[in-house]
Amino acid sequence: MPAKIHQATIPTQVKDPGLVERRRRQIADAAVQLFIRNGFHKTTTRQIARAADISIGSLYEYFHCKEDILYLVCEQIHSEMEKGVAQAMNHASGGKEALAEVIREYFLVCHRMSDFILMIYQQTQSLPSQWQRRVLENELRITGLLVGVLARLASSGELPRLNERTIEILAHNIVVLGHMWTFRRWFLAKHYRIEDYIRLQTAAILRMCTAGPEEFPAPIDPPAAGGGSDADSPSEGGPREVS
Amino acid sequence: MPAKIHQATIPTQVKDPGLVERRRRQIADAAVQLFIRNGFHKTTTRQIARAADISIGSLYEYFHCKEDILYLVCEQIHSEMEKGVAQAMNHASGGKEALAEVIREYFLVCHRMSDFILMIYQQTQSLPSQWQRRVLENELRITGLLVGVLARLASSGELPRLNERTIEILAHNIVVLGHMWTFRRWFLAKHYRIEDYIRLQTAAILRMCTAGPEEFPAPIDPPAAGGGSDADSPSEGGPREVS
DNA sequence: ATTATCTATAGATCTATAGATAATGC
DNA sequence: ATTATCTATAGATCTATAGATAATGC
Repeated sequence: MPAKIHQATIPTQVKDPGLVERRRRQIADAAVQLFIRNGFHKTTTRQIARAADISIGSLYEYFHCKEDILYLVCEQIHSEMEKGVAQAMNHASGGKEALAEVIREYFLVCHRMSDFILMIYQQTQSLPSQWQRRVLENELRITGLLVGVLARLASSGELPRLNERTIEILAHNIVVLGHMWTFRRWFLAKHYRIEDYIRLQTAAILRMCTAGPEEFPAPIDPPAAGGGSDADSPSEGGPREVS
Repeated sequence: MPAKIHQATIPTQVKDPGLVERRRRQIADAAVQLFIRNGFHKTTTRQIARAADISIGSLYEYFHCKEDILYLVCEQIHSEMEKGVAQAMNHASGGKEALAEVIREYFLVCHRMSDFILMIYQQTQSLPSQWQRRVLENELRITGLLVGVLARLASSGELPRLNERTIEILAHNIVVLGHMWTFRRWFLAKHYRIEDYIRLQTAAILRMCTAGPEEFPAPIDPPAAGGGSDADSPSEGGPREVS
């Protein structure tokens, strides 16, 4: 529960932890709707308080500043996303269609969370940079789940042998093509139903992951990046620091 | 020159059109840097005026309001993008490698315009909705260039026969995977050089567009939508309006 | 005279807190 | 007595404009 863990890190004047969690959720639930509709900056703390049905004074007992609210909102969204994606991976019943099913379930999560995902794209930049980093880590963790799926399928032979960097990029691609439904929705939803979108994208992604073996030349990469292994874990040959 | 066309639509008190264009560019150039660094809402009109080296009073002779500045900035970015993408398509020397070259050139444009593209993703929502729509149209126009490329290659036999909806989705995918370099740069640039990224993504995209023929089942779609071919072209069974 | 630019500020917010009040538990 | 909540507002902005000044062209 990353959201819970973080709860502790936002300071509060209120002693009762259960109350703190309840009120914070109440506030966050009200805030996220306003952020989605009007954006973070055009939403005032008073509006949030009113929508959450508490006074502005009380609000500030539970959050130190407006940005704290946005951060908790982001944490809750990512927590929900991660739950959904993890479930998607269980639903997938293995076998030849495993990847197709994972994609389908993942895209349905994106569809369901559409407004929230879009909000994260738009508002993350309004967070203090320290929290921006945490939100991005969440994003990466979710991508990691997809990396896991692809790696498993590749090693079990249900996908061609893919080198690690290819797997990583493909996972990012799948994640982002799911997000695309949220941030190009103004166009896509006019012309496609979600089921159409999933069908077309599943076909495209499967091709992207499963073309004939000659399409995946032996790993050209590992130029063994000479020693330094930092927290950033260049766990393979390839990764390279760029300022 | 969409930017120029629009120039006319932003009202101004100043008579000399040449001066208007010069000053507006001067202001927009200063503003975009601030928007990239601090976001639209955290940037004040005074900061913009100072950075553009004019007084706050003068600034408001050239723009009716702060949002106008953001809009002009967006127009200029998209105009530059479109120019770059159009060039990318000329560079591509036809033949078997044509698509790979287009992708490469397009991705290099994304790399060069990285900060600007990201800014559009983050700040479009701050525009009045009428101008939001125009920015999204620009986005669609650029995607349309890619649709054109794919359609040409598919009909000339350099790509398999793809039905229209598949082409459309593939074009969106290419556009968005270029953008991905900008909005996941915080991760990607730590582990990949742009050349690595282009190489991996080109391979993935080519697979996505060119898998064996059995991967593109005969157009399930064309239930011959009774002649009518509109701009929105629900040319097949599927598309459907969603509020 | 007309056009462009500047300074100074009105007017309208908005965040965050101080200090008063109500509710709870001993 | 302690904890939670509220009202009222200090203090700090920020956008956009009014009215004064400088520059330009006839």
